[in-house]
Amino acid sequence: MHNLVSFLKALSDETRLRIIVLLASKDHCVCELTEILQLSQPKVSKHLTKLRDIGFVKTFRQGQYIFYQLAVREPLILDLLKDIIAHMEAYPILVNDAHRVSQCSVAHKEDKA
Amino acid sequence: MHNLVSFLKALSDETRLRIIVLLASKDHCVCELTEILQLSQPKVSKHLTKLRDIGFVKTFRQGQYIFYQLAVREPLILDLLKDIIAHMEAYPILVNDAHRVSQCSVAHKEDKA
DNA sequence: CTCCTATATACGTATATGCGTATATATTAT
DNA sequence: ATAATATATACGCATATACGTATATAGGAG
Repeated sequence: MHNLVSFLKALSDETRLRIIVLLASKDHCVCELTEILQLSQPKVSKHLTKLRDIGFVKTFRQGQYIFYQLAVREPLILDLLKDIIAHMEAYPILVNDAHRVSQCSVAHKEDKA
Repeated sequence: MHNLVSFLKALSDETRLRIIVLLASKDHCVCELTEILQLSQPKVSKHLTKLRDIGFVKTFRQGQYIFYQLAVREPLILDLLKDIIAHMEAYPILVNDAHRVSQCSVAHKEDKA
């Protein structure tokens, strides 16, 4: 129950909700998220730290970048995420974020195809 | 988006989550909720006021009692509620609350069958 | 009208949250 | 080693949240 409440609290902030929706499609590093969300780097970083503290995401390093990845296992939370994605079109901010993913200027090594 | 975040915030408190799950089955008055949840009356009342302020529930009077009723319309939130109910067994507190509903001692007029 | 019950609210307080600015840390590039 | 970039964190501040206790309000019962 405590976990459930923590996860719901994590979802109940616009910045974190946007981050979580982005991470639901693919892992992102901090600077990508900062660019996509158009928010200050410390702001993004602090929300990511909060998400990691409660176990909602985990991180791995790839070169100079720290990637964040969803790490939720609670079946209920996974279902809630599915619903949010399924209803995304109803929330323009989330749709815009998704569009900005493809325009993101961050170039990682493996992107130099 | 603002509504979505408000509703998620409403769900992200244990007391309110318990209330909402109870109201998802049927309308309840404040004293029933107080007894079922085993919490102080002002505490329950304040959370209910908060839920009403954001439009998550609405109220109607029946004799001396004020009944609270779910009032959410957002399709996403309705789906989230369905999922929470569907996964209820994973959260003993919610299951216990549901059990206590049947033992609730509050007698309304129409209960005198 | 008076009493009782149901509900809401006010007040004080402790804690949490979110944010901006500045700075620290770590890794890569030169 | 130095510079540049990516990320995290510290600090201060303003606001929000949750709670307990006490009290106010409103309707029903006598």
